[in-house]
Amino acid sequence: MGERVLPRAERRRRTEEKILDAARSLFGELGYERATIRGVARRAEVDPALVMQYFGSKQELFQRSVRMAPAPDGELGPDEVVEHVLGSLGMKLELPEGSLAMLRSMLTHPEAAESARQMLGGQIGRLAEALPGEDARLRATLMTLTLLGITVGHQLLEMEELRGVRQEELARLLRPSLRALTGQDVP
Amino acid sequence: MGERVLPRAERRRRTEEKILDAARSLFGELGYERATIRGVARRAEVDPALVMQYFGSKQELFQRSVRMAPAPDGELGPDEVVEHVLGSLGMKLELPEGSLAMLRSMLTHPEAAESARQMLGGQIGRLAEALPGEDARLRATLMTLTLLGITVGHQLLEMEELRGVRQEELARLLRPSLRALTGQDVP
DNA sequence: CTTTTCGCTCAACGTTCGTTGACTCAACGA
DNA sequence: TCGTTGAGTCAACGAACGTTGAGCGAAAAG
Repeated sequence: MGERVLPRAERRRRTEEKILDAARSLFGELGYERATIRGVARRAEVDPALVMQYFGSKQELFQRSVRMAPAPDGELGPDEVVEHVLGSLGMKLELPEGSLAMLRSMLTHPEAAESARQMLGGQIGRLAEALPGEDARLRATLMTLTLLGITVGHQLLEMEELRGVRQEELARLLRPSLRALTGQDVP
Repeated sequence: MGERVLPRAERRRRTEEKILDAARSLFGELGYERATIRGVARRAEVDPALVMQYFGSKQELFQRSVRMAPAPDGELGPDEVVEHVLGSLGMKLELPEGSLAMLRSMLTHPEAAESARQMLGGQIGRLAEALPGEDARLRATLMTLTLLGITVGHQLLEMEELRGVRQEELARLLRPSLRALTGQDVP
């Protein structure tokens, strides 16, 4: 029947990706502690020992599941940066599964917390460059954490108040609020 | 020496409180999964079996550790509500240990997530009553999640950008941003 | 065809955890 | 004073976990 025979290299690649997909989704649903190697293996339709053989340890599997390409950055003005941030961190429904796994675990798994700090720090740094004023970095932090809070409430806590709310609606309500954090006062 | 003899009732009360304190701090540091009954018992200088005898299960111990008196609410105007929210959720360094334990676990422990939704829902409801307009509840949600994000970054992720920043400084930067979410437009 | 490689499975080990039941001993009530 | 209560301890259970090593069978190499 439909079972094709694959060369070894290709077969290995597919199995590894199948495990990584299962790991990303399970870590994203349950967090680092509750997600088990056995559970990942079951979801990937594979033996638990194979997961160990491929990734060495649960810790390394998690790291591989979470690693992502860093966002490309370009020079922006203080106004464009608001639009950029509105379209970037989390608001979009297409938040990659790897990020979800990292966010889910960041409060209870020290290594995930470090990854989160790095990712947020990157975002903050890029934002701060585009903002004027003395406390640009502090304001960039507050903007980033604002988006983090909404992402947490929406994607992880699944608050009913945000269920089915369109992205543009959120952007419309949030835009004045974020502009107020840019520091280019118009009082 | 300093070891006084206590009546049974009083002794029980003190031991129970000692265990609860240990549980709150350990749940707050590690989250539900990583914090163990044995660890709580060690911190409370007590036998693990005693913790079970007092609270029945780890789950019930967590619930008791997290339960808090709901914040008192009063009628507020749309302006006062901003000041109220600035002084309430998390910004203050005195965030009670029970809340910390709940927030730490909310992304990975389903029951903690439910408690968090309830607490945030309460805050949102109180806020929404004070806000004008059609989408008052949605804007109240965004205000609440903004504060949640900053609390998470500050108290749980311990982002260095917020280390040692004074509460009034945060309030000053955040005030215009939160006002922009009240909905009383002045464009 | 023979030998080697390697993807994969199976069965098990050791540890840690939540939880339990039997026990000890000092405080209490009659 | 004597029997009862109840706070606290001790040792152990069963389950689940991460992890390991031996082995099977098919693909690759010769």
